Amino acid sequence: VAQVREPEGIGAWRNLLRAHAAVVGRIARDVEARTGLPLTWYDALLEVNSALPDRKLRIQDLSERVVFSRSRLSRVVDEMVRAGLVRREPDPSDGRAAFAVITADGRAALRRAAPVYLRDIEEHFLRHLAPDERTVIATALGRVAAAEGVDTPVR
Amino acid sequence: VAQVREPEGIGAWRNLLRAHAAVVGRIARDVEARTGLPLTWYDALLEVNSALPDRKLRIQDLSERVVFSRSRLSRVVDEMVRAGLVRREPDPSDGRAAFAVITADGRAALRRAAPVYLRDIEEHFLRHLAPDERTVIATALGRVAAAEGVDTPVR
DNA sequence: AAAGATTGACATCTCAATCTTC
DNA sequence: GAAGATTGAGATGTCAATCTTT
Repeated sequence: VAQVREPEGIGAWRNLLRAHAAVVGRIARDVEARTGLPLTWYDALLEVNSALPDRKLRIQDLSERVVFSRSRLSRVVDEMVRAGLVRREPDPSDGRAAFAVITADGRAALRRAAPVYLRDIEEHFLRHLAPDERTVIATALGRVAAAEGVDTPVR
Repeated sequence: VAQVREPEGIGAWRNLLRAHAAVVGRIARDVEARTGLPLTWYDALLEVNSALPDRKLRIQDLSERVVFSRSRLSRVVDEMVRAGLVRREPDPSDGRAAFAVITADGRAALRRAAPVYLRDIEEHFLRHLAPDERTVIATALGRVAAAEGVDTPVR
């Protein structure tokens, strides 16, 4: 039908989808199998943990940094609370808002999982990329993510 | 925890996830709203349509080209059969295998949807990329997808 | 009435089990 | 018994409605 119209650009799009499909599921399964942490938990924990100064983040802010929807985040936070990795904490300055705060157990879990995750990223993704390719991918896809962020209207 | 260990490579990984999350859902919703074709259907139809010589593909082969699991594909083919976009056809040379064959309606649906999809890709993705960035992303992520294909063992 | 967060209802997707044919 | 395909059961994800506070 129309595969021939923009071969080069479409290849970039197509291989973004293919690489994502090939790598993400595999890494997620491996990290969870070896550490007990689903990748969604890891992702959220990492953001909460790196929030300064006191390693807590409003759910709202967290949902902008994480790759799934706010309603999903609500449930993921529930699960992590049940597992003892974070606490919920009310925002004294705004009764509507809530913080997620990482616990000592949460930090320990993150410390255990980080090397596994980093090794998987290296082994299943970075290994195939030359240094300059890593740079291009980081900056170019970062630009895309910034421009097409969750709240950009469809126009 | 360990965010500082490999800043450049991790940025490539992180922004792959972020760009994917920011763009794919949006394009999928837009294409479906404007054409009635879910992106999964489009993807599968496109592969079946470009299979030579007679625009049919074994389910097995199709599942290797498409970005979701074989069991999901089984259901997607069901849905498309019900919608009249493909037919199932037994493989005369192997009683276990089945082909998906595109119908005239299927080709028409693809023709209608293609310009919408291509425009969305251009507008929400390619627009942010310089020509040389497109090339690097296409070749580098293509290499990743090929190397980490669905059947590569976890080792 | 708008913003932050959660919940109910549903869609999408995968794993493991199953059925059939090789 | 292994390969191709489908199915059952359940995990994961989203949208729209709701509740509370602003």
